[in-house]
Amino acid sequence: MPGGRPRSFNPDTALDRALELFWQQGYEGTSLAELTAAMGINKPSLYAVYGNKEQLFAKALDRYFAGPGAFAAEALDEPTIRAVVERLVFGSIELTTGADTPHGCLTVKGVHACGPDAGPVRDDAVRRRKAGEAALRRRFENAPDLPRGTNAATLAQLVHTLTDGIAVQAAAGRGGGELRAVAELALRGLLDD
Amino acid sequence: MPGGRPRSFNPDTALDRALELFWQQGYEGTSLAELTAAMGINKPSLYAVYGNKEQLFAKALDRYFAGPGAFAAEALDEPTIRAVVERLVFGSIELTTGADTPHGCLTVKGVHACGPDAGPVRDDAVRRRKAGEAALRRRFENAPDLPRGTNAATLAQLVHTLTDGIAVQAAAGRGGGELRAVAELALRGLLDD
DNA sequence: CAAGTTTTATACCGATCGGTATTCAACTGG
DNA sequence: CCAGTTGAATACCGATCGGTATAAAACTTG
Repeated sequence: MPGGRPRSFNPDTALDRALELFWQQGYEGTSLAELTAAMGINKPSLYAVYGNKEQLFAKALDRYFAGPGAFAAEALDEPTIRAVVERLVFGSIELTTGADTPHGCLTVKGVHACGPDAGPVRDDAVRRRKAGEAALRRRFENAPDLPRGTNAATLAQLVHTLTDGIAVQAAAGRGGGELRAVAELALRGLLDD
Repeated sequence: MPGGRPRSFNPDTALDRALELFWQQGYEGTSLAELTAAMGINKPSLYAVYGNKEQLFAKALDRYFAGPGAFAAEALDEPTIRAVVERLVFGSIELTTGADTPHGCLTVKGVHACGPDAGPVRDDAVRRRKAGEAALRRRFENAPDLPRGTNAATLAQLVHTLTDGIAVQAAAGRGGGELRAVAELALRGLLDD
């Protein structure tokens, strides 16, 4: 079976351009025209390779978690609860305030794509958030260094809430320096007692 | 000078319908057709009374802060820092998880309206957030019960970050019961030492 | 009832939305 | 060189976007 015309772009690097744009402008705020322009391809190629706008966003989310967001999964391997939490919180600050990347968090922006046509995108973002939080809760459950009287699920939800707040603050323009001071204050009483 | 045809709707109650819709679907996710349908008016009336979509959103924000979000300004009058913070945090949970109102926070959603045409809306939301946080910082500065070693600006930013996180959690479907437990855990170490 | 004024309702505007049909270019195997 | 296959480029689709021109309806004043 013969080969046909070779593809003139790299699907992964083009996906990176789409990720940047979605990360910056959100799902609803990004049009197909902007996407194809940034990716350097035209619409039929986009649809042939990625499906449609919804599926392109889902693939961008995959790449987000495999690349810039990988620290969230890696954090679970830290030896202590304190180290897990610190890596998650300070990693979120780095992720959302990076000089070379858009400010804010792609999944938080995905949750806030709440127009009538964005239902599946929002649901997908919510599903991934739940999966990540469940993994964090399991990491805390039965951990030998979980303080007595602290509920693993509640602690996981608090860490998730903190990283969400950091993402909003970053999206609203707050820099990493201030956010690190905020995080230190938040974790001081939480992990020091 | 004569009177002309009387207006057939109440601008304030119609604005409340617009507020509900923006609160639920965000700025970019809500179309003029949906707005006019929910408000029970047609487009020329909307433009005559409110200006345009951007200005309608700004007026909805005004009404948001005057109504459901009024607790944020009132909280500053609480006698102690602890009471101020608790009213802000638990008030945010009520606001964003109410049974009769959309889940999430209108200003957080406004910050995440980041498409090319939503620049002014986003900037307006950011400006209002900064003003609110500045008022909170001033409330903390020189407060007699501010713990030594705690920076007023950082504490204000942390409270703001917590309420932002709560808004994201609520928008993603978390209920008020769990969020109250999260808030208690967050404030335990922060205000008890 | 007539003149003047303001709001309402409908129809319409160009532009853009996400998505696709069609045509042409570039390659492989015979 | 030719047949077959695959991707690229353009043009196009109906629908909807935010916004407006136009004209009819409902009121106040004389």
